[in-house]
Amino acid sequence: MDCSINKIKGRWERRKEARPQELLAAALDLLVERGYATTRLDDVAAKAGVSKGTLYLYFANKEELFKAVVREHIVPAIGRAEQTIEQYQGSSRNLLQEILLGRWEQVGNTKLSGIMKLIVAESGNFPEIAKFYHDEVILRGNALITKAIQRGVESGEFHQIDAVQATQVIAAPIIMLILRKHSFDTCGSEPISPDTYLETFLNLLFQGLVVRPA
Amino acid sequence: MDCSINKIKGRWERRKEARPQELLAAALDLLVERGYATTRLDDVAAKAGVSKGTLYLYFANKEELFKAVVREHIVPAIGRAEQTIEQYQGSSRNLLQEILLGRWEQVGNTKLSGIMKLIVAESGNFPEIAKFYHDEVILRGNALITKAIQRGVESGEFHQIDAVQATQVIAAPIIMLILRKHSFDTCGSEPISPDTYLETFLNLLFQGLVVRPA
Amino acid sequence: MDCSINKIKGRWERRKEARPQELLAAALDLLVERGYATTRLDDVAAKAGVSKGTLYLYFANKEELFKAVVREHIVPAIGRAEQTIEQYQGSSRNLLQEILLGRWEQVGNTKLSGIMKLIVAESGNFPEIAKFYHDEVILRGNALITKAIQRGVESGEFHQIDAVQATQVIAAPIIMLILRKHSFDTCGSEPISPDTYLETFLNLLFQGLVVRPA
Amino acid sequence: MDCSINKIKGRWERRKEARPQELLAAALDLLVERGYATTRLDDVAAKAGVSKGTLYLYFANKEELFKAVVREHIVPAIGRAEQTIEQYQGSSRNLLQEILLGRWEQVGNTKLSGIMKLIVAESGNFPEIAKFYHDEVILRGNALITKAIQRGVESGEFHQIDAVQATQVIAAPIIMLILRKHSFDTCGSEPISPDTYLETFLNLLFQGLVVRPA
DNA sequence: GATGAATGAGGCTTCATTCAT
DNA sequence: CATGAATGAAGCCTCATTCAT
Repeated sequence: MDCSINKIKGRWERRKEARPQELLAAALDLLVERGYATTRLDDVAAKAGVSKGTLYLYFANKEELFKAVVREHIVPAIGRAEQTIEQYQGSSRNLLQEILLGRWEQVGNTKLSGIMKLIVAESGNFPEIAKFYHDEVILRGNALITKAIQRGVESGEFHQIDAVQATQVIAAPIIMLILRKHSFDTCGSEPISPDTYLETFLNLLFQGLVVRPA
Repeated sequence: MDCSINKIKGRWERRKEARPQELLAAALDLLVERGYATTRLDDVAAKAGVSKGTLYLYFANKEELFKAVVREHIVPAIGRAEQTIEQYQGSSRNLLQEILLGRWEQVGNTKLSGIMKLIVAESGNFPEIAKFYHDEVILRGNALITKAIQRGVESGEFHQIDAVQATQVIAAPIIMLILRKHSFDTCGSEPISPDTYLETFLNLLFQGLVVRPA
Repeated sequence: MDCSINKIKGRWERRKEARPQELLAAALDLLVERGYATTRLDDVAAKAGVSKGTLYLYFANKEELFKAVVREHIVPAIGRAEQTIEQYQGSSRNLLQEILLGRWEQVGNTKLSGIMKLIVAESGNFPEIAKFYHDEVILRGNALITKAIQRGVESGEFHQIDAVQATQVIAAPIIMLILRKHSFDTCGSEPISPDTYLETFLNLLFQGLVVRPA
Repeated sequence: MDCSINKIKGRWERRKEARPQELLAAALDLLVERGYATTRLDDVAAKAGVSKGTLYLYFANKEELFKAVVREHIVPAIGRAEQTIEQYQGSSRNLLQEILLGRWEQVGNTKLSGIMKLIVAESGNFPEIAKFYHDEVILRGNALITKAIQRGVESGEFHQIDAVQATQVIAAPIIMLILRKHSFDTCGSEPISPDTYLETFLNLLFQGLVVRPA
């Protein structure tokens, strides 16, 4: 609205409040698309509509910008779904299904999915960031799944199974679905339908592949 | 055999023939560890024990080296297991299990696992490579899984299920296990045991989570 | 006097009038400590308690600020002692001693000592400033010494000697004492006592080193 | 000679041996003339006849280049004159004169004089370098002077005087003569004659200013 | 007057690539 | 074939300077 007015008026607009968010958004897009090393700060600034120097008013350097991007998108994701499980009344199967589909919606369909690819790609160069992500997102997210499984095991609804180990396995198809978006889907391979994929996944998860298990 | 020839010519001659392989091996290690952009050709050459100039005698530039590394490790992986399925006599469950465990052994435990991480990380910058990998490794690998599923479905051993969709889901835990090695395992998170993971995975896969599926 | 006026206007008004002085004082400190190029205008403004923009209300640019700092501290130093010599009644030895000790007190112990270091350091980049300092401070200061020497030579108190040449030599230990403060004293070397140094200097100056000069 | 041939032949000449010295020489000139911050590495490289990148083959960064310049010129200066004093047979006056004139010739007339100005100018930014210079050049140089004075005092040739304190004073005129070359002499003030200056200095030093000291 | 967000030229540094030896 | 010195484009970062508020 008045953005246009501001832009007409002078060389730049004063937007101290909005700047960091704009820069982080621009940075996220480019980082996910090109990776850390290939993303030039010039381009980030340009995409955010500011000059190179402006970036340094808000972020000390490239690494800090990167970390800020990750943090910015991780923090709000934490604890968003943690209370669901506590009050859930239905079957464990439905609870687990809820959690898994929720994760796809809260991660896979948001910018956070891009963070995930970033982390995988740059874990070698930014181990602290990877650890932070692992602890705050992966572990806490997995804990939800583990609890739901345990609930089902205890109620006799699920097979006796090591809930922690099962969590790793069960989380994998969701994570892969997320990663696909930023790797193979973008480069020629025909994209798969998340809905069909998720349906197949849940079917397999609950009933297994074999008709009459030995 | 040509050992004798080599011995006559001396160790320098033997090395000469091995140069490209040594360079590719050095490059793979560094690329996996640091990523494409962060890997310096100086270091590759040094690790291979040659000068930087020598590298250019075998590879036109950094990109070609990268592609060669990927191709070098992809090509032999292709077709290694493709005949297994044709002649298999046992149950479809055992066949599928064979294929999945085989994939872990042929990919996850080898250098090829590093390639996978590379592809994910650099898919944005090298779409052709990613596509190549997708088509030649993922798709062909998945085709094996699909065939095994279909075999089981047709024989009535498995539930009626879309084999192609199921393949995506079933392949995911294996791929994630592979990716973990190069992302979270390396940076503080306690590594998981592949054996236990795979056992849990196969249990879940075949019998599902729910005791009496609805 | 104008204190009352200031009080009516409030402390902000008082500060407003003092701004340039505060900026110059801040600039002097930082320039002496860090040198011209290393001193950032941000820091000068911050140290003076104003914004960077304010600095430009009083000084056209960094170079002008630098020149103002130098001028500000040079001008009052000029002519401060020039009348001493005219009316002096005592011996030439005492007069010269007075002048030399006075120079140390008026220069060495004040901020002006920092200017000297600045000039030496930046003479290559600001020749006009160096020349200005040389002409207005060094030359005029030396003229006093020269006159005192000449007075002593004419009165027979001092040896026949070229007073101009002698001035250069005699001024040197004082200048070195000043420069030390900002170079070696600040970095690990144990600082010397100015008083002892000056006493030794005057002893040597007047009686020389040799017991019975040839 | 074959330099010209080399330059005609190709883009560059291979001079691994000579490069560092050429770069150090170029750097010294520019550093003395412009100071540390104002000296651009581009210019150093250009002055040495190489490209910017070549500089980094020999010096890790600007600071290391600076330190190398200083070290390169300090080390050979150390100990050059230290044996003179041991074997000297003549009068202490002549010995001291020898040392002082020798210092002018070994420092003032060489590139080392530029180093001295650099140290003074950059002592604040490179305290370690300043300390190194102080310890290895100033202190050791002064020790020679102190010994000579002590020799004269003990032999009754010189007045009873604190030799260490006297050293500081006596060294000052020589150092100032050296510093002048790079500050006031270069910027408009008429240069003084070192010979006349030194003669006046020695006269004053030995016989003092006063005809009949009190 | 005062502010401080924004700018952008310029310097340091890296590293893929070249080529005389 | 092999070398490694040399190159130079390109990216990160700093900071003097500007100007809308």
